Amino acid sequence: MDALSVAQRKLMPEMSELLKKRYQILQTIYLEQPIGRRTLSEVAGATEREIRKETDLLRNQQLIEMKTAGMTVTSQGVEVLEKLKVFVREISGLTDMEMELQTILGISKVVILPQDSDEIPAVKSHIGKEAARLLEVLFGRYKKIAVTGGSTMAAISKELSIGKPNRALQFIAARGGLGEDVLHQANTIAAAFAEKTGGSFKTLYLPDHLSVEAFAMMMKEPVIKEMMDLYDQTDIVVHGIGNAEEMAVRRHSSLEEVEKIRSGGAVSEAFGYYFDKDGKIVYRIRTAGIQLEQVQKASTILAVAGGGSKARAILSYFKNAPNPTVLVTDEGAARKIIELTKKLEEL
Amino acid sequence: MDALSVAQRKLMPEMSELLKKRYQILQTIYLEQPIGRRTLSEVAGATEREIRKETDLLRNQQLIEMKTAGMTVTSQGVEVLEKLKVFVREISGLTDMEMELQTILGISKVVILPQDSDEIPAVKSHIGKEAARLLEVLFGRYKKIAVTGGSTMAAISKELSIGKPNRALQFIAARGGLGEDVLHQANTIAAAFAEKTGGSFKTLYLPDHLSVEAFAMMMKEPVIKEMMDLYDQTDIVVHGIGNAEEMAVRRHSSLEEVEKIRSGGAVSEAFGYYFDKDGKIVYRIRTAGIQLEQVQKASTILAVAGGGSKARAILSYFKNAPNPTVLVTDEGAARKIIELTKKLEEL
DNA sequence: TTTAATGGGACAAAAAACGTCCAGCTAGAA
DNA sequence: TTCTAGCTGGACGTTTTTTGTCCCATTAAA
Repeated sequence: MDALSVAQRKLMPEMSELLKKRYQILQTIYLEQPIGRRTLSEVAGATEREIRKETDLLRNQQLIEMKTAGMTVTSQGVEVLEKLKVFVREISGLTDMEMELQTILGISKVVILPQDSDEIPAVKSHIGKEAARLLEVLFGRYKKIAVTGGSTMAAISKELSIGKPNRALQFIAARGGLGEDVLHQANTIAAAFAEKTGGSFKTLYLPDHLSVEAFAMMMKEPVIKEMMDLYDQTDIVVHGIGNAEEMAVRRHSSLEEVEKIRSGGAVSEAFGYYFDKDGKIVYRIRTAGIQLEQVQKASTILAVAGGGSKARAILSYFKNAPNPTVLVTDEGAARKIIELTKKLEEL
Repeated sequence: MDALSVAQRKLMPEMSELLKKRYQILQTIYLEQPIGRRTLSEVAGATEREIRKETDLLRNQQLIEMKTAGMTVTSQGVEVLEKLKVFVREISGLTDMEMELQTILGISKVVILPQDSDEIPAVKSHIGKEAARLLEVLFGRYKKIAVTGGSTMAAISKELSIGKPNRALQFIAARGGLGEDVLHQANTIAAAFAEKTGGSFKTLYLPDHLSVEAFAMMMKEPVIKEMMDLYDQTDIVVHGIGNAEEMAVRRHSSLEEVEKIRSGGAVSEAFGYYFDKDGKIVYRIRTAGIQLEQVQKASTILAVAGGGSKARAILSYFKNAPNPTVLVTDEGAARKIIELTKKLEEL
């Protein structure tokens, strides 16, 4: 940050918070436009009054327009968003925090987005957008992309821009149906990615909790075998990170499974594997899907997870995560991770 | 101004005013330190409450310190003042206004300081400080400086910094006592300049309103003659600009004089000359002192005058002012001058 | 010792911000 | 076409903040 900005912040300390707030509102309008006052207040995590005050101002400044359909960002508004992007990151201390997280997690790249997606739903979209941008760059070089499920992954698919169709891209569902609701299943996500980019997709339909025998049988099926081969050729893996217990509950795991997860001290979950606080594999769901070794062979791994509640899980997963992994997360998670790490060091 | 600042101002329009206000308060404290809340509120033209609110904040930001003797600016505060100086000028539009005034007045350099000295007494000190800085640079090249009287000139003398004494400097009172109070007479000012810079000074003591005979007689006196010769060698002339009627009143001019001044449509006054709205000389006080031709021969002429009330006078004086003149003024005067000029153009 | 200035505390009055409705309108779905 | 969900803008009592204005104990200088 230049000396001018430092002096400015010194003389007007209230400016930082205000700027961040307005920026976030403007950005959210941009992302969700057209959007109304009430909807915006929910998604931006602010009261209706506050939204109203700020949007009135934004309109006076000709950064947004209000029509009967809702509010939209003007070209001037877009420009302001672009010009202030780096600055907002700096006054939030995000750039510094990214460096810190890279050291803590032992990976080469971390991208942190402002705010906490636990508190402000719109932040999830921002994370999705950022991940989408990163992916789009990679699409130039790599064509085989394995994707997992989850709401975060769904957010990415929403933010993929519909440029010129890229028929070479192949999206592979990293797992079969894992008991999650359809919208957030890997299969659905893979289809969504393919639709947005103009690529193709491969799904894996295999029920959970098969008996050992049935599982062995299925693995011999050509359809399934083909997928297993595809996993070997994967260039990019895009996946979320979940809280172990939450995932177990959401997947309606059997009592036996829950017991193993719990007794093993599982903290995090990613592509069907459960990890304890030291990053050791505690349990893995016995179902078809990408294997850890296959993930590790990929050229690029993109992990996406945000919200303070995910901090422990992220920390756990990255104890033994492959080094080329890139993490996209948010301020809430980042702060919590740093806090947890500091506490641990004190002991 | 860079794109970042433009975007920032777009998103936070209230920032500009706030920044200007705080900057001005901080600057005033710096100039008058140590100073108390009440005194500051008078000199800065703000209510006690407002001053209190802002100074509390400035203290929290460690830009000022509050002791029992009053408030003082910390080193951090000084730094902020320096770093933001140019920026404050820009957001006030002063840089643009300077260019505009240069065109309107037909001179090569104008310096405008924020605010209006009519409303805020402290602005006079700021003008004085700026003029003092400009002069100090010139002192390197030029040694013979003629100075007039007036409160503005007094403000300059107060702000001259006491560097290493410069014995070569010679300050010459441009006029004799003109009926003003002693503190603001040219003689006193010349002495003050000399004291601050370590130079010498020459005074001219000659009563006002002499009869024609007595005047002729005095002009033959060696003491007086010496001064007249000095005026011929003057390098720099520093002078204020006054409102014609005000000056006439302050100098207790005779009825006859006042009548001449009034009937002639005099608007401005400078070193004893009265000018009408077109810059024509309407009247000149018959007393010893520098002559207009001598002023015009000087290498540099520094005119200093501020406050909206001086706008007409400044405009009048500069109709025929020598081109190498530099004007130091304030925002109040500058805005009024521009306003008046625009009105004139419309007719 | 006196005096004039200082920062800090206090508090009622005024102003601004806030939460929360409702009315009227419009675009898109049915 | 009608219907409906979602939009903006207006309104208003309540709460919170800001403002104006004192006084007081303290301190540095005269």
